Amino acid sequence: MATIRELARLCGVSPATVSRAFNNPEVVNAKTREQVLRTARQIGYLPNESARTLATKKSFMVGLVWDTDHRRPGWRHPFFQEILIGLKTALSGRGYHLLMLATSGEGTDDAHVRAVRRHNLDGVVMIDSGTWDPSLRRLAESGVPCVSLDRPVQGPRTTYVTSDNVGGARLAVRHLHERGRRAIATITGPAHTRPGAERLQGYQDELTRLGLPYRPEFVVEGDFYLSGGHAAMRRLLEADERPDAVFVAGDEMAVGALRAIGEAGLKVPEDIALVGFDDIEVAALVPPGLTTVAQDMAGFGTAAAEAVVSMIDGADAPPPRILPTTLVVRGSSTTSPEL
Amino acid sequence: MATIRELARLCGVSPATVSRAFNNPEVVNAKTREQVLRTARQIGYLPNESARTLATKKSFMVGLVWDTDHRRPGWRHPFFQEILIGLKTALSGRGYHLLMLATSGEGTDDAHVRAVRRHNLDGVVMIDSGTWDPSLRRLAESGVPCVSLDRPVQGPRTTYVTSDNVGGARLAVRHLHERGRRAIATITGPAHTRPGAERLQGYQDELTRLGLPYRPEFVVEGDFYLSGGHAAMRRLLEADERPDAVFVAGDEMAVGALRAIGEAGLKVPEDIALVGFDDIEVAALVPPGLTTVAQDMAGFGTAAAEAVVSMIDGADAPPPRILPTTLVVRGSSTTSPEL
DNA sequence: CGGTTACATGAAACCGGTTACAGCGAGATG
DNA sequence: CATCTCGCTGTAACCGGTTTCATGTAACCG
Repeated sequence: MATIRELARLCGVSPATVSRAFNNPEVVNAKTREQVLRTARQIGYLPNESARTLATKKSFMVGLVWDTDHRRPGWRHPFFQEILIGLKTALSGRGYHLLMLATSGEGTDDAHVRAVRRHNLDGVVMIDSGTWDPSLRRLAESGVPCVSLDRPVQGPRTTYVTSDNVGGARLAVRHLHERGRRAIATITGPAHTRPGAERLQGYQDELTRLGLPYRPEFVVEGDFYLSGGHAAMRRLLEADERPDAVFVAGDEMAVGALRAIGEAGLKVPEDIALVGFDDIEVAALVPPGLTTVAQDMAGFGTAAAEAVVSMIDGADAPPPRILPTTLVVRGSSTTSPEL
Repeated sequence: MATIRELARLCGVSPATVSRAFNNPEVVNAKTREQVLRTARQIGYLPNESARTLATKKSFMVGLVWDTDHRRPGWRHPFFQEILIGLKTALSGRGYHLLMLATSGEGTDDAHVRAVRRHNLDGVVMIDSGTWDPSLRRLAESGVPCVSLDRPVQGPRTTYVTSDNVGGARLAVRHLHERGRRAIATITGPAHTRPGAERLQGYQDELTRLGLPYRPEFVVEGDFYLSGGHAAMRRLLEADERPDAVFVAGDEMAVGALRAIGEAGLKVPEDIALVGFDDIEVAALVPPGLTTVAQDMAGFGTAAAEAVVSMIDGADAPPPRILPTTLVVRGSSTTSPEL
């Protein structure tokens, strides 16, 4: 394994000059520089990152805290995969690697902080599966640049990225209204979750704007899962007045709702129109195609990468990024189902 | 940031003794050891991994080569997420971190080999999205312990993990036969892909074992996507004799097939029974529930972690692991559809 | 022509660990 | 009592880079 001293010897210069030829090319004589780079290529010299990190305290690695505890559902969401890819791609493009940190549960609580210090991580991204345990707080307070996804935390070196849940919900309701629906119900996520609360908020906001009445009996809480959506839809169908449209705050619940409607002998979208949220793979596959609010999943990764890198470069924590959501229209809200 | 020399000074011993107290506890006097560990805890001493890696040439990091080139479909498969989680969990459990390497496309070809050398990676896992480019070959030949997923490569320090595709296909066909189906067709994956070829092989094998004739007109090639499954199913329906069951080599294609059958005014499973492959999320969600062959996705990660760690520990490359597949029975192959 | 300046380079310390080797005291042995 | 072991610890070199500071040289100026 070629070292910098060896390369220096071959070129008849000192290690310092070789180092400069790579990191500070402009301060070294053009001829020398060329020779160093050429020789380096010839002998296949590669700087040792551990040595470099040791000397500079910069590792060009960003940690990913992703609690994949299997007892805690949520991490399975297709969502995460897209975010992960986006994040990795965006970070690579900026010269950073992504180090997946061991999950909590292992050992004591602040394993994250320890990992960051041990490995000289330059920053951290947290994909949040719902809990905000103290170890994450300590991490955010430890001073490393920190970006959280979907969790509104802020600090001198901490910011977050999230989707415009309120706006997305409003899009959905507006769309149903435009299609002539007036009795618009909603199946929400759990009230204590942030997306759940925000999507309900958007539903209410848009109802108000449209001058439609807010009816408590048209709001049923689900759990983001298929079974919860199924149960919630049944409750809606048992009510005195049947809604002619439902905004479902998650696609999986929407599939459950779809099934409940079918079991009741009703048809989507003729009897009841449906709009979901998330645009997961199933949405396109389940007949008649689920109209849904899509999040910019790749955008999450990019935005997170940008934020963390800018803080690493010394900037203050940038303001939170709220990513726009878009409506994807499919068969469940239109009269002519497509393939 | 506390260093080892500082800690040594506080304890009135030499840095060497402190180092030993951590890495070779049995050679240092019990009293001294206790004191060192206690003081370390008090002042929050953490060894610097870069320095340690520099000295020992062991990083306790495993690289993940995962080609997430967006032009190349396949990486989106839910499959990967489960594998990734399994891998990460299994590696953490063994004290290794997972470093996601920048994808190819960036810079010249052997970015991977370079990354491995620069970062002193102890091993590499390759999640393969279909291509086997020369850079991966060079990586495998470079001497680092290497485990490939779903790609049969072997060498002194290289092995692989894959699913029993043949056996899974046989399970599917046998199941259809047990349900009384005799005219069993298949929609295959692309012939040039390994899973595609193996699943077709299994189909043929089991047909032979059951004494059923092999009919070329009952074999149609798909592309692993919904549209390909849809088109393939239509071709099967146009044939002279209609099959009463189809083994579809991928769940997405199966959903396409399901749709084509519906459009033809036929019913699943009454007219045609269907068995898919992969057990992706949709399989459970799409009515009437897709019977399918499940792969042990978490097992992939665990097996890969075991293999790479054993090689890191000095063992020869273990033999390839072929993970068993299991049949998940749902409505598409039974007469009474479940919820 | 002496003195300043800019440029290019080298010597050496340093980052924070590990480890080969040597040394030392205490108890065991001849 | 001299010597040998054994258990424990310290010294110092080393891993492979970076960076401060000093130095030498050539160009520039009055």
